[in-house]
Amino acid sequence: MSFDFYKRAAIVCRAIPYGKTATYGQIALLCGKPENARQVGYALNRGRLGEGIPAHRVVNARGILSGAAAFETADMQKRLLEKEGVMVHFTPDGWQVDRKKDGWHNTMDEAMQFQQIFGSLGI
DNA sequence: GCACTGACGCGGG
DNA sequence: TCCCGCGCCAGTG
Repeated sequence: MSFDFYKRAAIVCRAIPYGKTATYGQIALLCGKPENARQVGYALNRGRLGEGIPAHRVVNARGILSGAAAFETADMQKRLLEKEGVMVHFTPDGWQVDRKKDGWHNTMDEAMQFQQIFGSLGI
């Protein structure tokens, strides 16, 4: 049984503001399952969240673009972010964004609104 | 049912 | 601060 977790994750991902980045753990947390960060990555990789998901705005806790395969080309994620005005720089570990500056910092209000949305949708 | 895997995260040294 | 090891949990074979 797949879980409302993916439905929730889809909603949260679509709510990531233009020009901002979120982490897997952050999304999992907003979904009410802090321990499920890995499932977020899995879901995005397999296109489990459906169409219209800004997957390029999701990075790991260190701000590294996981670089992976769900994009047409290897530098696709980087290009999409730069197009949104996000600064992406190269490190030995890969392309990285400045989470201090371009990270999506959630307010307590946002977190509660998500809970309310989930509740009203019964998921 | 068992074991392995992975777009991950955190705490300790 | 950087690194390493361990923990997590749904999917998959």
